[in-house]
Amino acid sequence: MNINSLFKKGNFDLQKTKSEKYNNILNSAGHVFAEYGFHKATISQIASQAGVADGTLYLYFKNKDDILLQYLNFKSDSVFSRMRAAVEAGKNAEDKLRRLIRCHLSEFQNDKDMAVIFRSEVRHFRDIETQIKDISKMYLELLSEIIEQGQIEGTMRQDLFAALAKRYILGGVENVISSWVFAGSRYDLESLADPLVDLFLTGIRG
Amino acid sequence: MNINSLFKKGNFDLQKTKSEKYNNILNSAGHVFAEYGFHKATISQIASQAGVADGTLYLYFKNKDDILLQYLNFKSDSVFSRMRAAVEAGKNAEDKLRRLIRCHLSEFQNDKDMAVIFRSEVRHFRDIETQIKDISKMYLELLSEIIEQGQIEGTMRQDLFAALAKRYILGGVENVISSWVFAGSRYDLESLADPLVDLFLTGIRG
DNA sequence: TAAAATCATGAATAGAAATTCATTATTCAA
DNA sequence: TTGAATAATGAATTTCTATTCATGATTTTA
Repeated sequence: MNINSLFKKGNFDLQKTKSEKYNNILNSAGHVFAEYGFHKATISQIASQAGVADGTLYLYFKNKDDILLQYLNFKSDSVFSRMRAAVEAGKNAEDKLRRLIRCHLSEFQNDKDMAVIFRSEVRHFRDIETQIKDISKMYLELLSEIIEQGQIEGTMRQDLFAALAKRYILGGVENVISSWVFAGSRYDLESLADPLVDLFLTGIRG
Repeated sequence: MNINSLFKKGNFDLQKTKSEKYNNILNSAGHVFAEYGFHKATISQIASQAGVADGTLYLYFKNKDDILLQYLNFKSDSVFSRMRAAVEAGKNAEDKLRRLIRCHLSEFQNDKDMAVIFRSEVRHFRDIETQIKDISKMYLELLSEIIEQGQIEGTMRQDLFAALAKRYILGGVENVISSWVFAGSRYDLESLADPLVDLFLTGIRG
């Protein structure tokens, strides 16, 4: 795995035009990765899931790593743009936080493959972790903005250890998603957004 | 990987007496797993790190999976017994929570290999996730007790969505550890315990 | 001390799966 | 319509590494 994986052979057009087959393979890969994990998933499984021959994957992707990489990039981009839109729609810091968390939970609830894959596989890409648009990183930036605004508005404490507050919000949401996945995604995730934000805001002290 | 991995060949004595070599291999495996990840780590790397021949690993462990499994079991047990002791030393719920978080951060700060491995590899053991003594599960039980006690004492809100509160505390701590690992473990982790608990208790609202 | 039992070795084996590429099918342009 | 260009195929190749096991070293026992 190296950074060159980012650049595929001769399929730039396909990517731009979002070729049917390209997206099909990406989605199929998502299913298979989510079910078996990146390392146990095989090219043959992905190909078969996509209804194409093994060799066909190599017309669209440089190698197996590249498939995961592009999957993560694609999902990061689309989720994050929706998150940013959600935040922008909020009137004040608290409202923005609520919309962000709700969007986050909703996006992952609606794409369980993605939830499973983000929960684990991202970690293995230590080498290129800084190269891909890491959703965590963008997320923390969004949270920074919200917290700063909240402090200006006077609705969030001035003495906040912001770096820590960001981590604990993100961690809380991720852990809630994680346990939803682990529990077989049987309950409604999005409806946990408001209770969760209430906890973030007011803490557990009686 | 299957549940039989739990039972090794003929080395029950070795385990009981904590044979030098057994522990040596386990530690070496920890280093290698932490550096390369379970799947990319090879038996040869572990053997070489431990200063033994490849075949020797199979005298002490059933297979590669078994090495990780025993590593996780060993670490879970030892960390958790210290966590429980920390909690028991607390006088009231809030004190217990502080001690737990401090212990958690301190344990992981003092064993970075473990921190890295728990951060990622545990996820791949979906099949046996319920079999191993998952530190998260035990942790959540500890938190349950603390929250219940806090509610009885009146220092924690009666209307807490406890299942959520537990998740968000664990998530917060894990995410703080995660970013400490990611940042190259350059700062003091344990000293974040009190600020973090303050956040849990009082939230971010101004 | 010497035979037996145990432990360790690492080259050889075996199996799995990623990747390639000669061949075939399809699409496109004139 | 037909030849060229492009896309797809999947069997064969290559690579990689977990695991085995015949051999040798060491320790134990009597």
